[in-house]
Amino acid sequence: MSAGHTEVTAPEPVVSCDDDCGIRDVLDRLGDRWSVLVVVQLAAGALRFNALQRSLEGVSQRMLTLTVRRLERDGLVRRTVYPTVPPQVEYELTALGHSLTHLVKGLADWSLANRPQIAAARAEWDEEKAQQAGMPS
Amino acid sequence: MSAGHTEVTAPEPVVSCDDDCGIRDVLDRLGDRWSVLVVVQLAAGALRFNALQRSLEGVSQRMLTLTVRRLERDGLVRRTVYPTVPPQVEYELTALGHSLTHLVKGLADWSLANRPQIAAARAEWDEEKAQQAGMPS
DNA sequence: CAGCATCCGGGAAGATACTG
DNA sequence: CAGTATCTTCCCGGATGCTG
Repeated sequence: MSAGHTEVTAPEPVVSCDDDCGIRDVLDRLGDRWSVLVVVQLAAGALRFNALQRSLEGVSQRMLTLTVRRLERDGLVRRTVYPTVPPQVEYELTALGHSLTHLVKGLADWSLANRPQIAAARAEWDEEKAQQAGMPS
Repeated sequence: MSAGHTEVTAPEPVVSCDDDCGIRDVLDRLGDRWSVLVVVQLAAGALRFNALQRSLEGVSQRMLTLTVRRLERDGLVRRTVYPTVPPQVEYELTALGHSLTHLVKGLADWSLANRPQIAAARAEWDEEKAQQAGMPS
């Protein structure tokens, strides 16, 4: 907990508010590696923990748990435990979660549509930088 | 790429592809703390470096530089240098950057509209967890 | 099968000082 | 004014081992 924090300043409110407001909450969730992918996967239907993990193939158990917990906490995902002999837990999107799917879809469409442009921009940028680095004189 | 992986199971291609594909690129940019805020600020019009920094109020010089460089590399932001006596650099959104603004707007609207629901879900979740922790017997 | 606890490494973000 | 360089700190994400 960093006991040695000399927290003197109570700085300014950071950006106007119509800039972030509640966006940060969403962005933070969108920003981490797995949340979006989980939402996308779940958009197709409910999945059990292992099935979910397998469908992502690359996520660790820990990360999946954390991700899914956060989504549950935010009311985007419902977690249902069936008290069977081998424990069985199902995850599914809530209505809120589904509504977010549309936005993610929009994001996907955009990035898909503009990927070439971004790639081109990057290539150009890298080239310029390479030139400037190669012959500075 | 994990050379020491005892990869027994020729895994699957990681999510279908229409899940991430190019989304990761966008998400990575959207995920970091400042990119979105910079885009939003620039959506209102071109700004010089210091003006931009001031409008964000909380970003360090370093972070702003890095953020803006990445956005420039991706072709979302155009950087114009005026060779005046006191160096003057203007940042403005490109057409590509402007098109992203719409999505960000959608995100903002969504998070604004659903903030109460998220807050409620969190409160409920926290409450349940508190109970379970308080009287486990 | 589902999930938690713990340890660890790497990259991102911040603060500061210096340059053109 | 705009930007780089350097150092430090922090948190995300991964790996492992244990429980119910």
